Amino acid sequence: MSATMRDVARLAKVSIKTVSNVVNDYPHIRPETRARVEAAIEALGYRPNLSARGLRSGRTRVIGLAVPELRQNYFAELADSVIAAAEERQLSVVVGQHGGDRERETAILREGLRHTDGLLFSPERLGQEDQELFEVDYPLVLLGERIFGAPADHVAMHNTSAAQAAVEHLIERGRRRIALVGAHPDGRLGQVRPSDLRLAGYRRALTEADIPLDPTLERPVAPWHPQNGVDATRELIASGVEFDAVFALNDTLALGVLRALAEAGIAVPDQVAVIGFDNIDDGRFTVPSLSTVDTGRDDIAALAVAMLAERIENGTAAQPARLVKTDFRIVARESTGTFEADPTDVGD
Amino acid sequence: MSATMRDVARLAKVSIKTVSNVVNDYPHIRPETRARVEAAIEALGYRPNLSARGLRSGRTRVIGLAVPELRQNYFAELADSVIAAAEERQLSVVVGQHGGDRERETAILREGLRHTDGLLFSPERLGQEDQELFEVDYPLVLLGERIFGAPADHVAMHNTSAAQAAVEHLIERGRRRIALVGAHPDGRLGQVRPSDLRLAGYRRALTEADIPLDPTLERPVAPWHPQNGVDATRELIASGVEFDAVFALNDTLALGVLRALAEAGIAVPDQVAVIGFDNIDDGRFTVPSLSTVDTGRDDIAALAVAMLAERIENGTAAQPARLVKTDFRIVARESTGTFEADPTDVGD
DNA sequence: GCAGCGATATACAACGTTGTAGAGTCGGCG
DNA sequence: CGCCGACTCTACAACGTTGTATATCGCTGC
Repeated sequence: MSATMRDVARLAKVSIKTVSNVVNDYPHIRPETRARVEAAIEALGYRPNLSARGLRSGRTRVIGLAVPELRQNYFAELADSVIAAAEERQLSVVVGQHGGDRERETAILREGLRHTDGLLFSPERLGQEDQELFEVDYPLVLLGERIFGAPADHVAMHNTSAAQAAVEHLIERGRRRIALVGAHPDGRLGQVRPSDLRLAGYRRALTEADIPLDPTLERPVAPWHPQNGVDATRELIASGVEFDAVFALNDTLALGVLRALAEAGIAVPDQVAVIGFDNIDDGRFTVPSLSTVDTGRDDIAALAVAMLAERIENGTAAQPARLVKTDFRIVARESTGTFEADPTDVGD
Repeated sequence: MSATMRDVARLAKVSIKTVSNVVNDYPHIRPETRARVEAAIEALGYRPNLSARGLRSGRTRVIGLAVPELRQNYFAELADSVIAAAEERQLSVVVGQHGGDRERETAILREGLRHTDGLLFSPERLGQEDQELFEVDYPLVLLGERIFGAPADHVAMHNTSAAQAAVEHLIERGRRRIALVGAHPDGRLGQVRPSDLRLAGYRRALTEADIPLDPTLERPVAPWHPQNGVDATRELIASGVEFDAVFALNDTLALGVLRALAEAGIAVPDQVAVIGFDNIDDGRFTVPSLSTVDTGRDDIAALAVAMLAERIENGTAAQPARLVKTDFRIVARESTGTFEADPTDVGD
């Protein structure tokens, strides 16, 4: 069907290898020969067969990205950044979704994503107790979460201290009865899922401020969908427990929290302040705009792609597993009582 | 490094081809032989090399999806659906972003996405006048937009009638001064970009209701980002022109419209009704929730994957280019004055 | 004048898989 | 009893590319 090097070679009256050399910018080719080959390539519309190249070289130049779901804004934005970072290195990205399903997470880890040289994996249900699943024989970089002992590189965020900073931001604004929306149920001791780490940061902030912990303020939500944020907030309100702030464990949940508070006629931030986590784009446009924690998503993507590319290049065993944590910063917007200084833009 | 069929064959004491037959479920194999091969596969952790298989078969079982940007919710949700639909057919999806950049759109079309058997392409800048670019030699399905004369399958939406229905929805609710946010500038006659088609629907609805067109109500915005929706709405308000409704050409813009109206203290829907287009998930959780048009995104994804798979199977020339348009429906929410009936859920 | 080198080009093999052709065995049927 | 077909398995070639080895030429330096 489409032209091969053989066809090009025939037309240009050179050997197949010479065509290959032209395509790969091998230096020692006479300009005239090169021109003839290039003309033939152009004439035939030749494009290299990447399966053959992949077979020969053992590399496909495709990487995998596995996330829970693209429809969660955070992951869409993460994928956006990953694809952009990969493109700079001439890598393609196959995207897979596991939907936070243990089976599917496990299956993806076991098989890798098909056709790829390595995998960027953002776990949801899998955690510390699944350590051995992460011992795979291909290059793997874990995103967002840390699995202790797993022999894979990690690009993590400062879940705990960033969460702590978010809650401190609320405390600084005089809030004392701070609800948390998004704890994961079925937690076991020593868990390190993002929800557990952020919960730990929440508790640490309160403890250090001498505010007593109140279990009725910690609302479990899974999965982190806005509707579940709505439901949890409605329950919180209905429970009659007093609160003057909500820390939503991610922005997606926070959208639901804002919605439920509005429905109940509770003013934000006057009666209840709200802060989220992740800094998704949409948070700039809610009413009120959403304070949040920026966890360095673009940096995570760029670093992760760089680490993966390096592992692919140098082999999995070249050096021990590395851990990078990106910087975070509080993004103060209207939902915690901070108003924008710049009237020409809603944003951070 | 990793085991090949040769290794498996050696261990199981059979020929390479027999291993291949086992892997591919060839029926005539003695149960005992099959068991021995499967044991060897298990023992060696053998997994087929897809580059080799792709080279041999001429198929990679990977398809490409090219969208403007994943961070636009609509495209993230579309990609989500496409990946899910592809997975049912055991296809992987490479995602590329062109950012609405003409050069990059053109480059993707010319090259296809690397390693793929076919491409799902969602154009933004390219349109009718670029018809010849869509004459490619690989299976191609265009999403959302129709390029007349291009020899490619299309899965389009009823842009014009859906937009007309959205505006009629506003008219039915007594609105007469309906602003439009999101027209694309530099329009030429006969353009069929989504923005042009939706604009046409808007005008048709007004004309049929004997409402005069007013150019000052048609606000250009490009690209369709929420911030640009904010800006356009601020300008609309500042211009002093009277309006009692806004039709945003997509939901992403509508988020910005809602935000700008809230900033200006304009009540939605009491003073100004707002309707969007696309039915992204987030629209259920805005305050007020966003009325919109559901354009059958899941159907688009499923149909497009099916059509592409069929083209890959049967060849590009098997039948002439097909055009499918998905059904649409108005989703009435609070922003046009419709309140939810079901108190347990925010949504449609 | 020739060894040696760089420039240029080629032939061949190999990457791991699967389609084709065919060999061998066995049971059943005429 | 002999043949046919179904079953089971194998050898070989080919998919398109690139690494390695090699051939040829012209030039440089001694």
